[in-house]
Amino acid sequence: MPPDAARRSDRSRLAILAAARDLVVEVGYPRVSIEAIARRAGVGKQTIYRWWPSKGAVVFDAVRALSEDEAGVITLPDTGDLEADLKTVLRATAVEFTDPTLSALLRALYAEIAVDPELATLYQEKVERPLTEAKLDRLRSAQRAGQFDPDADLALCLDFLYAPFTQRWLSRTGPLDDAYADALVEATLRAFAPTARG
Amino acid sequence: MPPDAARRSDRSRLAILAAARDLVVEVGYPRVSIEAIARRAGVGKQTIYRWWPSKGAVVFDAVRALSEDEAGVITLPDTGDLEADLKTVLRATAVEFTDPTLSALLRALYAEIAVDPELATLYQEKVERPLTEAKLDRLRSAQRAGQFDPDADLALCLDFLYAPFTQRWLSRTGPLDDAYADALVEATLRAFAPTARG
Amino acid sequence: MPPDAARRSDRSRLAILAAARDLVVEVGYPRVSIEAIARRAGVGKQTIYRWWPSKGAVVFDAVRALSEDEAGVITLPDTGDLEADLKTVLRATAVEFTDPTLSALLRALYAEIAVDPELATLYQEKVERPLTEAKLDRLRSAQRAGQFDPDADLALCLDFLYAPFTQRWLSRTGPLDDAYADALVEATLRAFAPTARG
Amino acid sequence: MPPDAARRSDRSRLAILAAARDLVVEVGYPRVSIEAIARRAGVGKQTIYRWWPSKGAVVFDAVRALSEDEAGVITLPDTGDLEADLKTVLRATAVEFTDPTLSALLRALYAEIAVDPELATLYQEKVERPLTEAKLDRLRSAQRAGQFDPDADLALCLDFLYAPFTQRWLSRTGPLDDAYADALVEATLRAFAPTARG
DNA sequence: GCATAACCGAGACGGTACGTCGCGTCTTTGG
DNA sequence: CCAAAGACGCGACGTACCGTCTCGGTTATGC
Repeated sequence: MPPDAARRSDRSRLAILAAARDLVVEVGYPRVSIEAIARRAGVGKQTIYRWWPSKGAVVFDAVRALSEDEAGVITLPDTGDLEADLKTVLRATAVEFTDPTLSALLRALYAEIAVDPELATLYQEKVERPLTEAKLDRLRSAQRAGQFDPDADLALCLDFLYAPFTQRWLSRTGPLDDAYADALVEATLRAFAPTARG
Repeated sequence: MPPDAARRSDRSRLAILAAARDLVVEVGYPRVSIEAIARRAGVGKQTIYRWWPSKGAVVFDAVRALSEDEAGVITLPDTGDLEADLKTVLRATAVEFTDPTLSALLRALYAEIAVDPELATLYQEKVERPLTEAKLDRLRSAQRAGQFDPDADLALCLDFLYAPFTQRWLSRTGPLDDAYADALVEATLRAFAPTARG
Repeated sequence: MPPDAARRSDRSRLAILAAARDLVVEVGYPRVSIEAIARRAGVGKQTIYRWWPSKGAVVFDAVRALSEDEAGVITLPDTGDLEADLKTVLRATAVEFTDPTLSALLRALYAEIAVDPELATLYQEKVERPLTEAKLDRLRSAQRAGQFDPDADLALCLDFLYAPFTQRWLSRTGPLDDAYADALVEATLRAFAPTARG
Repeated sequence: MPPDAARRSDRSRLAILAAARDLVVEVGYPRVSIEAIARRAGVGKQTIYRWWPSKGAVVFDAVRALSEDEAGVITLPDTGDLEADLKTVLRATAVEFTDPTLSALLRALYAEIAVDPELATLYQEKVERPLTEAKLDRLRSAQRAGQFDPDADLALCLDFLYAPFTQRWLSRTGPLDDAYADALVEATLRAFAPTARG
C-alpha cells in the first residue's frame, strides 16, 4: 500500500523541506540527520520516511523547492548577441553559486549524486535535462543566426561552457568571477566559431 | 604526546588501507564504517584513530596507495605532437576512470571533497597540484614549440581539457570513450591555437 | 458524545474478538498490538478504540466470549457426595487449563491483572464473583448435609482448593493432572472435615 | 563473541538495577522502557542490551539485588513449635508483600513470568528452588519431631501454605494480615496433622 | 423516502520506544 | 609502549505501534 498522496499534509511537507534546507546550511550535510530534520520540523520521523526514501532525496526536494518559482519552461535570454547572452547567463550562475545557502545545498546534492546512481538519475531527469534543453535551444538559435559552426557538437559545447565552471566551484580551485565567466565564453566560442572548420 | 611514527606498524597500516579500499568497492563509501575497516583489517579501532582523523582521510590514503608506484615526479609524454600526446593522456585517463575499483574510490573521494574543505585542501596539495604542474609543463613546451597561443591562459586551457571529462564521469552523463577524448582535445586546441588570436 | 451502542456493528465486534484471541495464541500476548488486531479483523483502529479502552480489555472480552455459551447462572454439580463433586470440577478445570488457546488467553489476562488494578476489579466482578458464588453455594449445601464443618471459613476453603491449582498452572511448577486435583480435594476436606474441630 | 564479563562495569550494572527498581515503583512495570532505564541510569542502551536479554530480565535482577544481602543459604526458624514458626514466617512474608517497592517489583515479575516461560524457568531455579528447599527442611524437621504426618506430600503442603497467600496478594482479593496468615497455617496443619491418617 | 447522524474502513499524523550499528574515548591485557 | 580487543556513553538508524485525527462511504433510523 503506497502512501495516499491526496491525504498528504502540505504543512508537514513544507516544514520538512525548510528544516532540511536550514540544517544543511547550519551544520553541513553529513551532520544532518533525519531525526534532526523531524525534530526541527516538528514532525514524526515516519512522516519523512513515508514520503522520501533517503536523506539525499529530502535535500534534493529542498533544492527544487528553492527554485520552484521558476516553474515551467526555462528560457535563456536571446538578444541576438550569443556571446553577450552567454556571459549574462554564466555571470548569473556565478552569483547563484556564491550564495551560501544555495551553495551548501548544491554541494550536498552533488556529493550525494557522485555516490548514489539512483539520485543521479533523478537529478538528471528533473533538473539537468530541462536546463540542458534550454541551453541547447539558445545554441541552435545561434546556429540559425550564423553565429556558430553549424556542424558543432552542441553537447560538447555545453560541457565546455559549464563543466569548468562547476568544477571550479565544487573543488574550490579558484574564484568564480565575471572574468572567469567571460574567459570561458570567449574560449568556447573560439572553439566553435562558424569559421573554425573548413 | 603525538603518535611516534617510528614505532608505527606497517603491517597494520597496509592492512587498513587494503580493507578500506576493498570495502569502498564492495559496499559503497557511505556504508563503510571505521569499525568495519578495523574488523576487516584485524586491527583495533584505536589503531585507526591514532593515525587518521576521519574515514575520508583513510580512503584518501588508500587512493594514494593505489598510485604509489608512480612515486616521485610525474611527466606527461612529449613526442613533439601536442594533439597526439594529449589524446594519449586523456584516453589513458578514460581507461582509469572505467576501472571499477579506482572509480569507486575516486567517486567516494570526490563526494567527500565536495563537502569537506579540509580534505579538499589536502587533495589539492598532495594530488592535484603535482598533476597540474606536469600538465602545465607539457603545455608550456607546446608554447615554446609554437603549437600553442603564447598568450593563452594555461590554467583555463587545462580546465577545458579535464573538467568536461571529470564531469561526465562523475555525473554519468555520457560515455567516456576515445571519441570523446579526441573531440575534447581537438576543440580545446581550436580554442587555443597559435593563430586563434589576431 | 458517547458511542451509540445500538448502532454497533456486531460483525466488527466479533471479528475483533476472534482476531485478538487468535493473535494471543499465535504470537503471545505481549507481541499482540491493537494495530495487528485491527489489521487481522479487517477493521479500522478507531473501531477498537471506540469500544475498548485498552488491549487488555479486548483480550478480557475475548476470553469472556469463549465461555459465553455458559451464559447466565453457573451451578456446580451436586450429587450429594461433596468429595466426588469437587474432584469432578477440579479435574474439569485442569482440562480447561491444558487447552493451549484458553491457557494462552488466561495467562495473558492474569499477567495484565497482576499489574493493572482496574482490570483486576473488572475481572473480579464479571468473572470471579459469579464463579465464587457458585462454589460457595456448593459448600454451603455440603454444610447443610453435615459433610462439612459448619463453622468453616468457606472463603479460606475455596482458597485452599483453587489457589494451589492456579499457582501450579501459572508458574508451571508441576503437572495439572487428576492425581493433583484429587490430592487437593482430599487435603482440603481433611482440614475442614465436620469432626475437625472440637 | 559473547560479552567479556571480566570487563563489565559494576558502576553501570548497579545504576541500571537501581533505575529499573525505581522506575517500576514510580510509573508501573508496563510503562517502564529500556530507554528510560538507560536514561535514568546515565548509561547507553547498548550496555543494557549487552548484559540482559529483556526488560523482564533486568527487573528480575533488580529484585534479586534487593534481597542480595541474604546471600547464601536460607534457613527458616526452628524453635521446635512448627505452628508458631510457620506463623512467624508467613506474617513476615505478609509484611514484605505490603512494602510498596517490593510489592510493585514482584507484581511486575509475576506478570512477566506468567507469560514468558524462559523467565519462569530462571525464576524457578534462582529464587524459588532455594526458598522451597529451606521450607521443606523445616517441614522434614517437624516430621522427625512427630508434629507432622510422616507420609504427607510436603510439596502439596507448601502449596497449601503459600499459594492462597500469593494469590490473595496478586489478585488483591483480600487483606494480607496476621489473621489470614494464622488461619492458613492452622488449616494446613489440620490437613497434615500426624493423626490425620489412620 | 429522504435527510442526517452515527459508525465504519482506511490511514496520515506527532510521538515514543524498539533493538542495532557506528561513533570516538577509555581501559585492560598481552607481546 | 604499541597494538588487539572491546566496554562504554552517546546518538542516529529505520520500523512498529501508540492514540488522535480526518477523510469518504455505507447504514439505519426518525422526520
